[in-house]
Amino acid sequence: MFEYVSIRDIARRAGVGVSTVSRVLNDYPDTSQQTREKVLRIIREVNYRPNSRARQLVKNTAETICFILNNRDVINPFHSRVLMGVARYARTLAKNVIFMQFDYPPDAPPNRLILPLVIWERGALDGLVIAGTNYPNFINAVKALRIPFVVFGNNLFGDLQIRDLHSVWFDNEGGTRKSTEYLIELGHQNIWCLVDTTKPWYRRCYDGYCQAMEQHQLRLHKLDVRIEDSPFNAGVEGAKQFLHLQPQLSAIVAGDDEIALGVLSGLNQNGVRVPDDISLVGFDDIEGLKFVRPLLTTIRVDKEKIGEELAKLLFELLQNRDLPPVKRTVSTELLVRESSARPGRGLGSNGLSIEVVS
Amino acid sequence: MFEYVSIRDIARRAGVGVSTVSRVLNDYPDTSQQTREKVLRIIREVNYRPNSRARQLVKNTAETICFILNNRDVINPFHSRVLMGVARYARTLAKNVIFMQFDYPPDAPPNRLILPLVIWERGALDGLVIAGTNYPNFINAVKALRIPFVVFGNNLFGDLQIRDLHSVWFDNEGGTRKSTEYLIELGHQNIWCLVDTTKPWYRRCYDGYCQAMEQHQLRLHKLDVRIEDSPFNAGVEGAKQFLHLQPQLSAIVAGDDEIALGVLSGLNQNGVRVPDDISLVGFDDIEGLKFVRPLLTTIRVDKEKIGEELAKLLFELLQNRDLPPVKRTVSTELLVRESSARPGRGLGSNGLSIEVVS
DNA sequence: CTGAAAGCGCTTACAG
DNA sequence: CTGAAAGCGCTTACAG
Repeated sequence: MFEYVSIRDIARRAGVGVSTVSRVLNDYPDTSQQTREKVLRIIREVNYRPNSRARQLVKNTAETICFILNNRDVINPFHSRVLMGVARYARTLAKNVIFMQFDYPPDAPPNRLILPLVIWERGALDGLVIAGTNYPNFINAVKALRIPFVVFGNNLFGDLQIRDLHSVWFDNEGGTRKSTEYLIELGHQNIWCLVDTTKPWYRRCYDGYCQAMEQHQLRLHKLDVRIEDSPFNAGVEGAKQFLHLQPQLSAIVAGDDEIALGVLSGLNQNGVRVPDDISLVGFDDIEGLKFVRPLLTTIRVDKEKIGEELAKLLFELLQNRDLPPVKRTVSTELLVRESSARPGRGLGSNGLSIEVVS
Repeated sequence: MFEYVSIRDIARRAGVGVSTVSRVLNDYPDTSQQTREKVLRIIREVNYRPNSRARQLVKNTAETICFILNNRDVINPFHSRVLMGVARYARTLAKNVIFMQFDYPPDAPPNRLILPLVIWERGALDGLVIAGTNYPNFINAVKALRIPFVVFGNNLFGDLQIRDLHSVWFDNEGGTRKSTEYLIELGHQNIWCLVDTTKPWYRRCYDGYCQAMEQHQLRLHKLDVRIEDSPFNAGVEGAKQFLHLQPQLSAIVAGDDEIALGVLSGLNQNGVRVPDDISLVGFDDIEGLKFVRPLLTTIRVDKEKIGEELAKLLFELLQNRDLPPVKRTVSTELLVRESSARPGRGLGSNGLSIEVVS
């Protein structure tokens, strides 16, 4: 009773040709009002739903892109929102988004990398949004497949020729420069930067920090740690080291919010108050900040915007395969909250009165 | 130079029929070793990649399911992990997962609901994992489409006939019973439950709480709030009310972790210490807990497991469309951390010495 | 073991 | 404005 109804059935019932039905379905202008209405009525009557797969086969398009999250076992809040941005933009174009998680060894040669079937086969995908943490071998393997792709740039390792890529970035360097400058304007001078310079993204952070410091002829202070699993724990450890640097040290720029929260936790545990004793700024504006007091001053990154820009760029590329490589950057915004203040406030509690000359 | 190679090209080059190539591609046993090798060699030579869309059209399968996140503007950490679970399970079966976000009004009749195209059309999907917050109208609209689906049960509104549905749940009731019993065993008697009973999931929480309390013949205490946007803020507000109930009140069972963190923050702001003055337990074991001290005692929910069970059930259903409706429940686990302790500890700080008789 | 043919459900020139 | 035919790239009986 509930059989599959095809375009042929509609044509038969309406007493017209299959092509006429197709024309009606696709809103072509060259059909008489009368046949048009008859066909539409039948379509509604039998609740006909066209088969998109057949359409896609003929038109040689998948109407689908893939969001691939590489080398992350969980989609973190940051990437979650990037995905939402991609999905939202795709939706405005009535395109689908396949979500896929994938792990690969950074050192496997591109031609040995076994890519997910959905990418390797033809027909399933029009293009690819490459997110997560990435290495050149994967990018090159995808390139060899000749499938259009865009990449989320910030978590890219290795010296890829960025000018050969379509990529979207957020401004890690500019953002950290902004937050560092803000601290300097508050009157801080002894500002430390806590990062892991083996990671390009933290390196860009550090660069931004350096730019601000150098411009004000302040001395650079870097605490360079190795972050593997938990940026938070790295922050806690870092805090211990900062303890010895007090009270000269008056402000800390952390590579991201999670590190900053670790620092905050570590400082609190040792009786150091933020922002009274030390000012602290993070980066990203992650969701979890709302759970912690003082509210962290940070650099806001519009993650959904990044997703939207990734999708937008990919669809532009699908429209025009010869689009020259572009690198787009999403700007950032300083969010002043509670973890930063003018320096010296806390020293008063030690019985010292300090004049701050700024 | 890099033209599209089809199965026909392979056949021509190998000097065999198209069906033979197909048989080789699909690893059918009935091909001679010799032709087999010849075909495989050519396939490798020209780097042939079959077109999955054509295969799907013939075999009438999409090899794809859809994870639809309803009525949530962001994929929160909980649902993120459910999605990961779905994706991981699908991957073991070489199936794709389309991610889609969708909003709909709870009160639109099912036949007026405009479903996403990918669901409404044929061919794009084999089945649907329905996640997010849901109402009967959507479920019924999907039902009318005759597309196999499974639903994440916990955030379902309205009195759907659960026994007509394929659903996966986590044990909200049992979990809260467990955490309440744990508090009782610690010696707490005046235990409050903070929930929003207009939401079925919090109601189940409250039921679990009641079961534990009644079994020990303790008096029920409910703080019933309306939670719209921010469970955290609801927790902060709730904390203010709890202040008046001290010191009789000695423990709080919150509807979920985010509420609990709000309570914690609210109590802290008012100088009430957790767990010294009040013990506090949450539910979910969300990611963000790690940022907050004391570490919250909570009920762990294996979110990826939920995702896996959803996918597993859906694929079972695709194998056997007559599978009778089942409701599967993922169990929970009590995670004792730092926010809970024996009652009365804190009273000592008021100069009182209390003997706890348990 | 193998190939020619039909067919999956559409779209698109083409001819009328 | 409309329909018959060819074709998208596969798989699958069917016949040999």
